[in-house]
Amino acid sequence: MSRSPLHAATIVDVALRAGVSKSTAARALAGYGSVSGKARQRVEDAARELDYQPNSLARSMITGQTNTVGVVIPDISSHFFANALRGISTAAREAGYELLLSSTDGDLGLERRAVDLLAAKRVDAIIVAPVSTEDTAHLEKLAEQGIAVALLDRPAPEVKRASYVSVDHVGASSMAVNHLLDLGHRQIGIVTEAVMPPGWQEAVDSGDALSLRPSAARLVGYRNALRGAGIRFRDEYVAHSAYSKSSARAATERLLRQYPEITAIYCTDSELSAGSFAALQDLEISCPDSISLIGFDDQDWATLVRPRLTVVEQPNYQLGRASAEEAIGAITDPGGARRNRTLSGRLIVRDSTGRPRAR
Amino acid sequence: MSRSPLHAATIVDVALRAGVSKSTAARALAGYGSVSGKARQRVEDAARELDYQPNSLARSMITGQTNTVGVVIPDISSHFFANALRGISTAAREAGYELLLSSTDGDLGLERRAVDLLAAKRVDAIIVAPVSTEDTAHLEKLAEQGIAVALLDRPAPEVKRASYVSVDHVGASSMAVNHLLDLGHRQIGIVTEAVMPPGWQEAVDSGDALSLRPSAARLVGYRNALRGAGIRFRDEYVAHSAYSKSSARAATERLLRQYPEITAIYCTDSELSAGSFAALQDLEISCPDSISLIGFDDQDWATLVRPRLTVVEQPNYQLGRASAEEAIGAITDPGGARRNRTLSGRLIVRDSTGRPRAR
DNA sequence: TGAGAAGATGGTAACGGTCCCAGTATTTTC
DNA sequence: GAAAATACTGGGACCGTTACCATCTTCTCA
Repeated sequence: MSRSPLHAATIVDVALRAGVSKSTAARALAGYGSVSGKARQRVEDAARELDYQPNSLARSMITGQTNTVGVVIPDISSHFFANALRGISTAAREAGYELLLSSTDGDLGLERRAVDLLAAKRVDAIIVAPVSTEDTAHLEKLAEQGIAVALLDRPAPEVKRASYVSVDHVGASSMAVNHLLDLGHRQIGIVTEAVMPPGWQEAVDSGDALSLRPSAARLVGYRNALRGAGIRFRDEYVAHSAYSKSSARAATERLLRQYPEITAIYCTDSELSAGSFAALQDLEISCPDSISLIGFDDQDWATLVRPRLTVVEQPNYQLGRASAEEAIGAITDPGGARRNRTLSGRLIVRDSTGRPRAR
Repeated sequence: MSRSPLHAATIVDVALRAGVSKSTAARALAGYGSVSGKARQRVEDAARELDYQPNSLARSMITGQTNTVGVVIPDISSHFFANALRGISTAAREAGYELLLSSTDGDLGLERRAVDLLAAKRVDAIIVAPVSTEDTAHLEKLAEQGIAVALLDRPAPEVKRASYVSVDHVGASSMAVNHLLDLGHRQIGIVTEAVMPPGWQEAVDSGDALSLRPSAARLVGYRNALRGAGIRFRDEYVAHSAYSKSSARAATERLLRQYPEITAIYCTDSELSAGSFAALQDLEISCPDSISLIGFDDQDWATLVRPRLTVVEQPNYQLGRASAEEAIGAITDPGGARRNRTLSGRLIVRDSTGRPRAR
């Protein structure tokens, strides 16, 4: 009979029942040191009979390891993060780590709180898709505390000791625009969430594109592709949108009304693609005959709609996996150099892009 | 200067610096007992200067509370669970709890392992969408250990002390089929993932529909609606599909080929709906003129495709919220009775359902 | 002014493991 | 058969908190 139904058996209970000391019981169960076969047997039996389950908290206090990785992302329900999280989860499980998850709704205050809480719980590493690329003091502190940091999708240049895993947004974006250029398009609009500071073009040319957040990097890719084809970048063709379907829809309608010469549109995100696609349907613009449409990030519905949507796919799951690998790698090798891991996008040509309409 | 960069300040360090005892420092920081204003001030200053962060592990060892809820679900990347998880996350954060997440890929062995690990980490409660409705010994054990259990979406009748949060699958399903019946359909096919034992109809009539897993409950709802309209349930109209788009597509094509008299199809899951929708496109069957299609669980793409898809929506986010509320409620009130919380579905009529074609 | 209550404080025992060290039992070696 | 090497075992310190209790100080009021 157990003393109390809520009192879980401890290693002392096991030792007592097996008639050995705490130390011997611990050795037998954890499998270190040396224990006689007879003692091991009795301890194992006792543990089974008492349904002994070691207390991870106590173990972690001693070892200083929790075998837990913290994950801090803005929105779990988004297609991108949900898939990345599956990658993280799989890689973590394979390496024997568990996941402590925080969703921040893109709120910097909540991100700070989440990071503090994870640090208090003594996670071994943190994977974070930071809300801000500049406001990262709370992340820098983590490294000082000996917690490995891996950045997912969004950079944070000030966090020196963190690895950064992302898609080659600039390259993937150029790929999308080059596809349109190859088809013969010259007036190409872009629907983007990015807000750029004045003079960003010069800054980008002299600086490091790696410190750009994804939306900005994709805009740069668009510009680079145009430049490569000898086409002037026109600010007017950049339709700014909030991160929502309805906003993208409105932005697209505005763009097409104001600049009827445009023959193709590039949407820098799957949420925005959905809005733009809806706009074309609303305006009853035939796609790709009148307007070609290309999106970023593949989605289930891309093959269900008509025309099927041409996209540049990004490896969401792999991105998650890679970030977990970096984070866990950094635990075992704390002195390791900061690494940037950049995965590639892939062009998937479907039916929403075609040759530009005749003038 | 700190002794070691990796050695985080403890409460003893703070006490030393503030010139008080460990106990006083603890009282000042945790805000219990009584502490003089002067002492409190000095402790707070010292804590700030040392950037003191309490160690949650040590605290949890004493208090027996981790302020953590474990979440065990089959697939984070699925639309349903991703949205439910957001609800869980929000509700947990509001109540001051954190989330320890495990994805099981629908593997019972992984579920068992995950549950054991969470128990070892001494989570206060677990929210689980179990892989199996019968193989639940590992969940029953949790209750004995004093860990609150809330079941999400999938029942586990043997786990007596757990709350169960789900959609009224039977009712929502009937709603979908009644909509088709109201339009005049009489030959209604169903694409489902459920595999039913022989004689299930009689078993259901005499037994408890709450112990059915969602897919089965939806099939029952389909049968109930037909019965309510005085229409015979026909086994041949039940197209079994694996949980994948391609399988649903094949099942749909088979169904329509074999039983050309069918005028409407009900898909019991969004993944299956996508497959059926693709099948109609492939076969160039005009929808809703030749075949009406209704799906279960709303999705982004439902308004993007043509025709727009009619569905019964289930409140994924709310389901997650409710499960977290139940789990956390059960922590503070361990003696509380088992509760079943059932939310309702909602019919959203769009363009994929219409009157049956003339004979 | 002195007794008693209330306030403030420090010492110490938990919590449940791991890990080191010293001591004892057993085996190996010549 | 004794010395040395090795296997095994138990005691106790430790991780960083909280919780309890005893003590000391200060305040209140007859």
